[in-house]
Amino acid sequence: MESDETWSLDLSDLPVSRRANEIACAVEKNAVTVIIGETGSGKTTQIPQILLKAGVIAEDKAVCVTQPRRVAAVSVAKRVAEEMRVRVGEEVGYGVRFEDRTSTATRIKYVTDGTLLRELLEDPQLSKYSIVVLDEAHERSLNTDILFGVLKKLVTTRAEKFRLVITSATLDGEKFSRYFGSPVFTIPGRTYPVQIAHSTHAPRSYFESAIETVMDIHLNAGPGDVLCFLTGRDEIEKCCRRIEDAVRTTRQCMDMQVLPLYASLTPDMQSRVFQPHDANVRRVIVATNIAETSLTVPGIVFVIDPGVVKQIEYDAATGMESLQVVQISKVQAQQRAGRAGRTQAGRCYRLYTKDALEHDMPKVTRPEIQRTCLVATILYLKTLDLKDLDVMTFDFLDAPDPDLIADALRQLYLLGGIDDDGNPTRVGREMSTLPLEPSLARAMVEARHFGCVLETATVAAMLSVGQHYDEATSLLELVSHDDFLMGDHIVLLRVFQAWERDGYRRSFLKRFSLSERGMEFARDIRKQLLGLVEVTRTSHDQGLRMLRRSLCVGFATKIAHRLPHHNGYRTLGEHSTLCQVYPTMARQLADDDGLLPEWILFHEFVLTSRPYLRYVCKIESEWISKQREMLSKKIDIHRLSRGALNPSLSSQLNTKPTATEVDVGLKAPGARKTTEEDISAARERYLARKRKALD
DNA sequence: GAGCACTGC
Repeated sequence: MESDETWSLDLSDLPVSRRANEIACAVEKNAVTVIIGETGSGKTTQIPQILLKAGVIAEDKAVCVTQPRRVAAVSVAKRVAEEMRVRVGEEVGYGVRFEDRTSTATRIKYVTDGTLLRELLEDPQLSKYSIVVLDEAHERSLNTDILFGVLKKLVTTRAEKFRLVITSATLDGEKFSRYFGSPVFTIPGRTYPVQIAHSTHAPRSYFESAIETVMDIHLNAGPGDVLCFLTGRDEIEKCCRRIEDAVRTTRQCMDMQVLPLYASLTPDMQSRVFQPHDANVRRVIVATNIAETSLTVPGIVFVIDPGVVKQIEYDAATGMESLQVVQISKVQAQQRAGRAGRTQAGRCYRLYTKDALEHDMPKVTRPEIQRTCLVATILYLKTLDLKDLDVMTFDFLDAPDPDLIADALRQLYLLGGIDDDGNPTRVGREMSTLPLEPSLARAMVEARHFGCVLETATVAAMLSVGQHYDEATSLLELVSHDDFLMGDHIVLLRVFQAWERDGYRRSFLKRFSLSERGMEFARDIRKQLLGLVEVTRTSHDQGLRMLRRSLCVGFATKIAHRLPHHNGYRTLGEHSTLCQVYPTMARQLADDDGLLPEWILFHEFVLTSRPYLRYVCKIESEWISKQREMLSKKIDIHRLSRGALNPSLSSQLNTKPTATEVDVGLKAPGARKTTEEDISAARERYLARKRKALD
């Protein structure tokens, strides 16, 4: 369900409402119910109301509905409150980061899936809720996938009645049904017909083919706006220019307005898509995947789908991330085509053959949990204290590659988040309470000891945000020469501090061409962090040594050493990799001889045209002797995979020193080791599933 | 001297 649904329908006549009784009975009777509701079925807004009216929710409890995105959680809550004629925050409310609009009267609560994960840490029984609805399950976000496993377990263990409802937009309910052992309801949607045309042969270039298709529609088809999917910013900007040129050189055609749409575009530019326009001008929106789920562009009649998308991949061996252009799945193709039928009948031009769709494209997108670094996920599962947890054999809907889990365990151990027996340490528990990625969370924990919480919180907040400044920013006015030499972390700190001194004014951001969205987000995160971590003392940190030493602890697994005679680097660790500092960042770091620091830590390691380190900070070799020693030692992954079997043992072990303080080879008595067989069995199951998925 | 999709606590 989209937040910006434009049509108005008779609510009592929504497809889902017609089966209200059946749905309520099924949820009452079954621990888990899967509901497949296509676009326009009304599932997101109606199911909670149906359950409330039917009395399936215990009187003193609520139903919690998760959404993958904030805006959706907020706007759906507002809409349901309107339908029920109550104010938001009363019977209907929402909870997202930085904002909780609920009260004791709240019976229907919309949250982001991340918020529910947080609530689980505080209250593992979710005692406030009778029912949890995991909405948009087909998107398979990392957070939803974690919730699948955790809530599936809770359904069988909670003493009080607890029901789980999974709603998905794809027709592939069988998979969910098999996993949860639940019945499936399929509810038709309400959209306008979309006529689909496939290419008769594979185009040589999807980019050129997209431009040709836009022009073909413009010259030959009737009125209606066009939505064309492409993979990224550069490609989109280039495409927009090419289309504009083509229109300019074509005589006798109607006017056209070409608009790019992607996430890193300023909000001003993004909003142009939603502004009314002259009906005599054809609008062409060239967009990334943002237009597939997050934003609904109004008035689209024609969709052009080149069949590709840019996707993140993580290589556990080297710790390197890459964004790769890959084929979309059949489900995505269906979703894209659906964008043409939102307000009237439409047409979708697929720039690939019907044969390619049927035989080459995967049925569903590979879930994020199989493509990303899992340190945060594994730490989360460990700190939940699930009974008999072995992360290698945890009941995921689609298990990640064991190498991915092993990598996460190794990193978590090196950071001191888990001990020799795989139990979460006190440090690990502290880390998991912070809304930060693990390396930054670890640095924050360390900052307390070094007395540099304020500075570390600022850097962590800035690094949590993608955009800060651009080429037009005159950093030299904000950052001293000496600070520049220490790297991006310090530059980000100084930029934030300059804004803070200025009283957080918008004019300051404009003057220095700083990203409003990014900086204000960083300010919110920083405030949140300072509310969670006590500021122990404020030191006069000469050369910001304490800050950088805290970072060394958090980024123990992300250190690089410069090669002797030039500015190339080599990452530390078992699979040491040659790489370079991202050019814009290196420019600031080089000393008078043009040489970069001998030792640096890095925030990101990404493969683009080459392996690049992004956001780097100069460090001293004597600060990382322990980290280097740890990195070179052999770690027993089998032992880390399985934690203590009972909570009392677990809490006893939590007082043990962290990994950075103990010898790696040391064996603690008592814990059962996960054997080599367990791991190979897990691997076998994973490979079998993968084979099956490919069939 | 390069060029990063999208979310979120």
